[in-house]
Amino acid sequence: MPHELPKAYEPGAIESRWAEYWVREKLFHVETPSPGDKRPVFTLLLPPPNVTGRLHMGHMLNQTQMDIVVRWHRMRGYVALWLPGTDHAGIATQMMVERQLAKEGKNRRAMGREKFIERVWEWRREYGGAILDQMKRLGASVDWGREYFTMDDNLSRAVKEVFVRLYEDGLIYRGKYIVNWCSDCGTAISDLEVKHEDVPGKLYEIRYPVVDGKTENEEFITVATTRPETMLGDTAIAVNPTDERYTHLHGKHVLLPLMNREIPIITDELAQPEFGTGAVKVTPAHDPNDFEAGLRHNLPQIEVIDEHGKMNANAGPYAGLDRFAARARIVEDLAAQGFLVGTKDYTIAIGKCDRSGTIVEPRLSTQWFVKIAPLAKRAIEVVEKGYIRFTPENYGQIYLNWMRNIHDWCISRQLWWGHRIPAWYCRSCNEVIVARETPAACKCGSTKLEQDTDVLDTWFSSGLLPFTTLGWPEATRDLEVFYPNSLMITGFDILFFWVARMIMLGCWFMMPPHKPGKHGLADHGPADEEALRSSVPFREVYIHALVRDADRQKMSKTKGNVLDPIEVINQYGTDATRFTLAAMAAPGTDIAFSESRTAGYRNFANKIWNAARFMFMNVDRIDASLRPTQATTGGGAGFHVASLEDRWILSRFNRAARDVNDSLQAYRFDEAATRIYDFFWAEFCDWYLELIKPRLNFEEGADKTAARAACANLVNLFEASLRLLHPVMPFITEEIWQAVYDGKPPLKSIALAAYPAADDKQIDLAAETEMAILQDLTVSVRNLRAELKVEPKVKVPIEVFAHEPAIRSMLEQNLHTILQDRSANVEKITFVESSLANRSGARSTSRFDVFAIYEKKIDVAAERERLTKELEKIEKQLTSAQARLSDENVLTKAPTHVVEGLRKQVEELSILREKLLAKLRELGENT
RNA sequence: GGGCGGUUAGCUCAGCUGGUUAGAGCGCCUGCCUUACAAGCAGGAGGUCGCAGGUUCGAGUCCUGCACUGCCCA
Repeated sequence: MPHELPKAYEPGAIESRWAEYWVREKLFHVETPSPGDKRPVFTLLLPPPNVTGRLHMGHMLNQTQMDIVVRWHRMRGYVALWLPGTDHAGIATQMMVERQLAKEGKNRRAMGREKFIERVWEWRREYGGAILDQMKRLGASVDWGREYFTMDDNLSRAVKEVFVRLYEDGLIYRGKYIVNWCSDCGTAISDLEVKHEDVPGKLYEIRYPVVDGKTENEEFITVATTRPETMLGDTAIAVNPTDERYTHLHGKHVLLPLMNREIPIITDELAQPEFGTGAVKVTPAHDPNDFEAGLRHNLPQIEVIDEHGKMNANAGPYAGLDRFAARARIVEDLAAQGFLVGTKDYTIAIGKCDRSGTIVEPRLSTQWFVKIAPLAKRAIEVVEKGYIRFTPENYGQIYLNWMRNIHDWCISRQLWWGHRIPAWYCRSCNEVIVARETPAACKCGSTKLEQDTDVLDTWFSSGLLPFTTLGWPEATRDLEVFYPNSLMITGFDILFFWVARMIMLGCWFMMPPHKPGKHGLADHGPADEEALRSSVPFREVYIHALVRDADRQKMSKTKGNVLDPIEVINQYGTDATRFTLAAMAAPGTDIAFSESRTAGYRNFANKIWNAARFMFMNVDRIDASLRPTQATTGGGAGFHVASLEDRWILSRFNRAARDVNDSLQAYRFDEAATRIYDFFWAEFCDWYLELIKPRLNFEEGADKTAARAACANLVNLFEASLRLLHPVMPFITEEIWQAVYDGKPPLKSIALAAYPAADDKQIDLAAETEMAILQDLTVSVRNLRAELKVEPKVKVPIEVFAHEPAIRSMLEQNLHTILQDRSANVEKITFVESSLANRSGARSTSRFDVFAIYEKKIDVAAERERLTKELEKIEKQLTSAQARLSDENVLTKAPTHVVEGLRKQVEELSILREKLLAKLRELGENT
């Protein structure tokens, strides 16, 4: 890098350069540690984005936080493994490729399964890497050498292995049940993939005539339904056994309108007496609760809606109609025939397919299920016992509530793209064979075997990733070293999809007897506590917020308020965008992403950039050999304390380092980011750089030793600050860090340098207190100048009074700090022996009075107003503090430091009050 | 219907196990092209911490109720 940096910070150029460099140099590749390696290990799995996906703000937040954590651990000496990859996204990818085929006038059925799958692989090769390429722009420090894809051979083998073992464990079964059916995707989906939404709808009240065997007696039972089209499949009417209104009808039948089919009146808890008329229609083939009731009463299951959402042959005259068209016709016909009692507006919670948005139809269908209870039991246990810790903590409770109410998981999908279910059916004897390899023949001798045509839910395979990416079912060294993962960072929206399933599956397959290697326990023996503890997929889960737009609206394509992170990056730079996400990531609140914040953090980067230019300018001018040649670790090594401001900044740096480390430990990315921001800008730049400028003088006759020392300190602390900031802003810190070493860095990257750790010995409370007084004095003079409307260029002499000798002597020793301040622009300082508080145009604190000698008359009225306002405030505080101090309860019950604090406060406030009163008196006399 | 959050400056948000005078960024006002930075510097205005009670020596912080608002589950 040339010594002359461009004047303005331009992130585009430097970011792409380093992003490429990091990948090319394989800086983040992790070799499997050998058995003798004693370094601590930190493992993190990237929640795989869909292979069809494009990076959105949620990904970026997620990945920024992971990258911060991983870089921080790496710099602290951990073997930091971050595994990247994508998932095959069954439905989404298949739909994508089908759309592509449609454009060519083709369709998958005509093409055949094999060719179609080949086509999907082609698609994947061409477009599947897009989102990972976008990740590279974020600077994500993943190990690209270990990239995974859920359809890879090794992972697919593991999926098959898991299926077979769960089947053998009796935890996978096949059966005909009500499932959530998406007629658009043409497949069953799991409960989690159904999103409920309250929409205005209608509640239809329909009366069914009671058949009493002989005559029509005009008696009816009225039922209410939001889905009248399902009535065609009704096979009973249910009333509650305790409901006396219907006792006389027990055992009788009704005539199903439109279909003229007699169906029984049954008694069942399904009917709630207090709800509506207390009678309900029962449609076992199209409602989960009715399905259960149907089993209890041996009712027939009549399907009336087909897989495309159309009425089937059982629907009589309505056959062939779309389900919603049929609804309209049926309502019309019921009304015409006098069966419709009424229609009410009603809010219905409809279930929509997460993927297609189509209204989900509960439908009877033969599917594969995971029997979830035994898995959930263990998944609950490990969280209850604290083997997995959630941050924020309340998510642990949410997780447990969900896990305790979980239902069996439908895992088969009527798709082609995915892991095909390893089950074969014998056409001769109907035997079901679940096997790892394609079986040659059935037990019965038949070779007419057909494999199940369905594939597995995508989440079934991604739920295995924490162990399958490390080599399971083999007993690999990776599995031994990197499992359990250290952490999972993800959004709340996939807590159940992913986190929950990873825990269930991890705690099953990384426990004996499934855990590979010597586990030293008898198969099916009692679960060893330590085995359980280390079966978890990760030790900690950090749940981050949702990124919303600046108006707190959820970003959605339909609203058109989606912010593309790449566009934000193009405008402000990756570092500024990352910083925004980190700084706004306070726990418990969603992030209202506002570009004005990003612009602000771009300005911060620009500030760093220009501070660097200032540093290089001085290094080049004073002594190029001041550039370090070796990697430094802390902030203090090599720092030469020559003045109060040196002690002060070193102390502040260490304090900042301590706070940042603490914040990162607690996943408080917001605190970590703002802490560095404040340190670098408000302390390092605004004060320290300004204070050492005079010392950097290298002109003829200047103290060159002092200049050299000051410059060395500048470089030293700047370099340490870069390391402190690096996890949040990796690019600009890399750029400047490399330049600090003049292209000959001791390490390939700042990412491999040591993270600053606070040294308590360098925290200097006295220096901080003294510096605070000097800053106070400087600011007071700036205030006075503004108030007196002194022209910026006019130097002003000041008088200072300090009643405490120690303070006075401290001020005298550090006069340069104020004399050299450009904004204060002081001509000379005279110490006086008596208070200046009663001089108009003087400023006072409890420590000192300062007066500017300047002719211009002050605005008496304005000054009186300001002083009066301040006096009121002070008196209020003083009264309250005095009242508390005179309260016996405070003195006896409050801790001493609080009481002492109050005393000190009263003392200071009293001094201030006296000074204010004196000023006001003086003003009064002048008018 | 069940559960979980949120309500602090004009806007977006911090404020940790209660403890001295409630903070930041953006925006706004005033003055400065001070050789690192106008993407900057200096100064300033702006808050009865949603409402009502309670606990406490002490409440933005804890408890109860209410109002408004968001999310998840059924």
